[in-house]
Amino acid sequence: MAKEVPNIAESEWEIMKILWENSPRTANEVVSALQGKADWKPKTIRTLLDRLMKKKVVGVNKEQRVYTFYPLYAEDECQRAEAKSFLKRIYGGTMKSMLVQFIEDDALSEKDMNEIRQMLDKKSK
Amino acid sequence: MAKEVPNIAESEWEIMKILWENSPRTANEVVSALQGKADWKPKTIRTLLDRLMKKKVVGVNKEQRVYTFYPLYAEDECQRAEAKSFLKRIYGGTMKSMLVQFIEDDALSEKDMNEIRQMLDKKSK
DNA sequence: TATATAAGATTACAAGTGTAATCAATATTA
DNA sequence: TAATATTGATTACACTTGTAATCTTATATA
Repeated sequence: MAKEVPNIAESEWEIMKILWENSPRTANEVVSALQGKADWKPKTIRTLLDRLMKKKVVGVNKEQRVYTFYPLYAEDECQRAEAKSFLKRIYGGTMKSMLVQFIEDDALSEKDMNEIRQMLDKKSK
Repeated sequence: MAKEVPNIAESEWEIMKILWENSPRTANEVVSALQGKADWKPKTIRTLLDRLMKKKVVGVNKEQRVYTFYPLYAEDECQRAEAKSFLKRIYGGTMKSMLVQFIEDDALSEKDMNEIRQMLDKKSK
């Protein structure tokens, strides 16, 4: 099932987020959904959809005259793939060293920390 | 002090890691240090150093005939910048949602979890 | 001193990305 | 039906990145 996730460029991610939120969607619906989130011309958005199709990250339904698009990978699958390569590149491959830095930097609120503790406890118990 | 960190491409990160490990270093020393870590021709490594200089991420000392190179930003500074943009792009900007995923996926060992708990406790207390 | 070598400077070149515009076909409207 | 508008297809173009090779200049060596 989980074929290697192709690379998704930064601007392409914006499109994917919209499709994960809800799909299938027409190009126009994607354009509308991006109002206020990104400042792209409709043609640009169309190009991004085309590239995602070519990469097989997005599927297309051509039954109707106006095509509809949908993701071919789950969001968490893509997130995991990105996270893995990110951690490898930047933090020697381990979540822990990233987290250490965040904790030391006080980048987590007291509330976050409590929630994390609870999740950890639930897991470990 | 902390000017906006310029973008550092993936292969450039390999070079930076070497320089953070120890610097200043000559190009040849960087080449040696990369033995077994990356499979690049010396010319390629030189190009990467040049680009990093142009981006002002790496400084150069030209006193001697053979230049020496050194980082202009601290590693943790660059890590934080990357982490921030990564989390924004992929996880809606919060460390917590990334961590939630990792915990749910059992991507942390029992030992990791314990260490994290201890760090959290030390912080919160 | 002539020559080989090493270092730095310049150039190369394709793929991917950001950001569209133009062209073509089809449907809608006057 | 002719003109217009919409959608999809094709093309554009500069910048970044990966991955070097070539050119130039200054040492080291014969």
